[in-house]
Amino acid sequence: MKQVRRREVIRPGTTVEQMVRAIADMIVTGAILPGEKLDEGSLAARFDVSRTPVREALRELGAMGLVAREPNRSAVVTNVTEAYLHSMFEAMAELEAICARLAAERMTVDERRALELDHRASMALVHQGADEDYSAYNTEFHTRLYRGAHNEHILEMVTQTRARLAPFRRAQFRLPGRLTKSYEEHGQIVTAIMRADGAAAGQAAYSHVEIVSDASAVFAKANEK
Amino acid sequence: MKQVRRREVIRPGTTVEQMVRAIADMIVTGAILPGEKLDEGSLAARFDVSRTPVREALRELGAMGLVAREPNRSAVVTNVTEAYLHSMFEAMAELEAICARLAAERMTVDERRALELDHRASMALVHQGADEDYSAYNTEFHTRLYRGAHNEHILEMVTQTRARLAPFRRAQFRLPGRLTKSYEEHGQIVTAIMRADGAAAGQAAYSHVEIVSDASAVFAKANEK
DNA sequence: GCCGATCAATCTGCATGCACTTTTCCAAAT
DNA sequence: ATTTGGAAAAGTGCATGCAGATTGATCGGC
Repeated sequence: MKQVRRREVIRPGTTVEQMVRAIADMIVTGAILPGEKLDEGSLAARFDVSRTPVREALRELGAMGLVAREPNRSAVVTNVTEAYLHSMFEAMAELEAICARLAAERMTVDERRALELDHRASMALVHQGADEDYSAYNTEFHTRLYRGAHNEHILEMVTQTRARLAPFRRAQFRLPGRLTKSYEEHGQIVTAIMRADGAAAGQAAYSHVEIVSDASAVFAKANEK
Repeated sequence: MKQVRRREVIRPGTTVEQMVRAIADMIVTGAILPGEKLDEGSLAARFDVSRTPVREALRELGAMGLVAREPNRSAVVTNVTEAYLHSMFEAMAELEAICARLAAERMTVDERRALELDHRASMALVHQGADEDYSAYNTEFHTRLYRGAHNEHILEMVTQTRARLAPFRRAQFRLPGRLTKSYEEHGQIVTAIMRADGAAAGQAAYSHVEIVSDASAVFAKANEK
């Protein structure tokens, strides 16, 4: 083929970046399941590029921990062991606790206000039982916490860990009563943050994640081969 | 050129892996300084490979945070801002605290014994003022802590953070009195761990890193352009 | 019928080359 | 002397092709 510029739209970023986003998205949303193979040729064909950028994208996804790569084998969507999954949830709880604690100490007035307002607004979603919407709100809530800690490196770590956990807790809000519990737990975190009580915020955040962890264990099992 | 197998030794791993290790090592040990450009062609020539594996290695180093990459620009050894450096040190302190706390709660008897023995042995290095040797021991000491937490994901995060900080605290033990202080701080951590006192171990570890952070600030400045 | 060997098909690892972008450098203008 | 225009040089992004590894299928031996 004659090396034609053929990318349809001029979306931001290089080819590789776009592919990383696209593939990561498929993994995180569950369009590709843990254990599934990602062969370079098919992906290249699918995205209408050569294997070179595909390989670089896969390497990056490997570094992110979303796919596992071994020499001369196809990349495989990461299917972690139960032990490793547990270690990620524990790490997540610890990181959330740190973020909540730091957020309680450091958030600006505006950040606190926004957090509280959003939290109040989310009550409506709980009453409607709007799984999807609450899930989206939930992501935003936690992101606010992470940003509120005002520590860029911790933000990166927690973001990465969260991405790697995503495939394993997709359906968490489907569990009966989970929505209400989540809302209440958020409430405790918010209250502690408004009082600038770092210790309490940390503890509330820790147990919030711990509970999510338990709820997810079910789905982790389901994903195993 | 005729695609000859030309790698000297059959060292473990693929070409890319070897290059990642080699380049990471140069960065971490200071053979290449923050801010320095890494152009693909020169590296390819240096390692006697084509640009393809070099590019993949650089992408991986980018994911590790050791080099910064922007489209159409050469990769550059990461030269973090003071704010980001600070966030990494803070994150490091938090992670160390977590590891120390978990280690105090979870280390096996053997692990505790080994930790204490090594710590005792390190006193000799302090008395001799053996900078280099103590530095090596220090790395081992902290690695023991990280492993002792028995959490694989946290181990990964702390290892990565440590690697990224390495270029900025290379010379820390050259500061007068730092050796002795470090030894004493290690002592507090060890004592707390032997008593299985997680809270105390965490606090001791936190302030240990905090102090290292202050000591390093000097060198961080020196590395700026 | 089941197991192991062999070969074809498939896929990954890397080299090479072209297109496009950034950088450098030199000359003309101010 | 300093700035500015612009072309040459250098460098990155990606496509393509070959060599070697892996996988799967077929066939002969037990």
